[in-house]
Amino acid sequence: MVARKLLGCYLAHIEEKQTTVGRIVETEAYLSDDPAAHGFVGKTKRNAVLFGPVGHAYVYFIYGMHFCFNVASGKEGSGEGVLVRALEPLEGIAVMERRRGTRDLINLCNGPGKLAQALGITRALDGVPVFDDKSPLQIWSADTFAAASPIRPAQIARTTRIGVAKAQELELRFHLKGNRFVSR
DNA sequence: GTACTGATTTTCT
DNA sequence: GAAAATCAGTACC
Repeated sequence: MVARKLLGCYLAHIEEKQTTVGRIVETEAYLSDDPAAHGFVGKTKRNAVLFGPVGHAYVYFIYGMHFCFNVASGKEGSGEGVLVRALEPLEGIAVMERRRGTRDLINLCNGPGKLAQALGITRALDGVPVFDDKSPLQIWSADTFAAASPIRPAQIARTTRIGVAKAQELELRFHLKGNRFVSR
């Protein structure tokens, strides 16, 4: 499951002068047969990226003020994605503090809208390949850093999703157990 | 500490 | 025209 694999990976937004990096500590999966998934209703202009190849960023605007960041996780044409809900800030923290308007480390990235704001993610980054080292937005595999911060299956907790109107009691949310940086 | 409400705009019906 | 995968602020224990 891609949602689980992404836990512990590193998300980086690379810009000219300010690069921001965080570790992914919380994700949610949205599968093709799930009414809550954006891809469920079929391909539209907004969610076209979800129907593309794996590893492309899907960024969308919600509630008039927030962005959410996803990664296409299914095969081409499947419309599946993984929502990244929370990060642990690692680099460019001063930049994040400025963008978020707070100095509280825990409040920088502990929510979908917050992490997008902290990393400066907007629709301009919609559709970029995150596994391409020339991309402005990248995800680095946790395996590369495994020695430094091992993540064992036991550390991964599974719960129901959060804030989804078309609620289904499916346990498709994953986060690192006991990590202070998850949204709750 | 928890609970409720308003903000604000893109997207689809 | 209504809904939406949210957040921050206010009110009240």
